Amino acid sequence: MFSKACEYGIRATIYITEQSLFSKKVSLKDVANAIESPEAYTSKILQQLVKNNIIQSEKGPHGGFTIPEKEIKSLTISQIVVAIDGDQIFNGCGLGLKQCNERKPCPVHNQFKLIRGNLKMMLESTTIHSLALQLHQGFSFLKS
Amino acid sequence: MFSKACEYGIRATIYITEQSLFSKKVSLKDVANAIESPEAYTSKILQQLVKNNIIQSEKGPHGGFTIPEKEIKSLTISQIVVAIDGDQIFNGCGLGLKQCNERKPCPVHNQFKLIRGNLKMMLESTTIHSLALQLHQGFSFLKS
DNA sequence: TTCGTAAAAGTAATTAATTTCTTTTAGTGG
DNA sequence: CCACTAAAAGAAATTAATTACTTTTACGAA
Repeated sequence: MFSKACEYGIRATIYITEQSLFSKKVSLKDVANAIESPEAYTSKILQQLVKNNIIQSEKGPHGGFTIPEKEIKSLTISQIVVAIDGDQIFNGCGLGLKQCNERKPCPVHNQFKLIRGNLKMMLESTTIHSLALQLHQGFSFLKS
Repeated sequence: MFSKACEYGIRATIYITEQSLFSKKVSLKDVANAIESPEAYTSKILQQLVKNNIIQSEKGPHGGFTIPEKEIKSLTISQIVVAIDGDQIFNGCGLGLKQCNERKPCPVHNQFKLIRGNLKMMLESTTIHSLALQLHQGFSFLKS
């Protein structure tokens, strides 16, 4: 469904948000540990999220990652997915046709339109904040 | 969503089914042409489908691919997806956790369960036959 | 101020998986 | 036996994932 980078990105953001709830800054190492991901690769992904203004970073001793106060309640899964994987998942053709639309649809165009609509709605309405709360209460997990 | 191999596999099967409606056998070249796919790669994919008894093949002059008469009405997208991509799309965790279930769910477990349920239902209830009919009537297309 | 250290940012290289291309093999009908 | 067509195997190319290494920035102690 998503690329591995995107999966890591979502998990990382949920973790950072959970810690940001208590104004805790987290280091790259913390993140990689919490979500069981390769550290250097995770670094790349977090950089992308910083560039897209989804998370904040500070260098130097006691540096680390946080979620901007302003966004912490409104950030959705969708924003992360678009930042990392682009909008292919929402707009791309289910059978891989370059061009696929109402006027020249692939055989499953309408069926996929429905499914993708559901997916989009879910990703846009689910906030990272709500997921972080559940995580904090021990109702869900970020690593196996 | 699906691998490229799977996309080609679905498109190829729709095309073969359309031709099978009129008892026409199609060659590898025909298929690759009709769906605009690399010929050799398509060959490998069709081989997989043959091994999974989804399509039939015959070698030699006038050889080619057909859909077994018995299955032509009942074959669904789901069968092709499972044969090529496996059931990861139905059962895998949306955030890539090795282990993700009711007892130890990832943060989006329930949300994805719904979406995947919808997807599964769609893929299992949509027959290739119905798609082939629409294609034949010119309502949809297999290449851009 | 200056220097050392801790942290993220940036760059390049490696590995692994997927997709594509090439060649050979094998079965079938004329 | 010959020509045609799919099967099989392997090599090459592309893309995705991961790792290793260097640079930049910021803080704190001397």
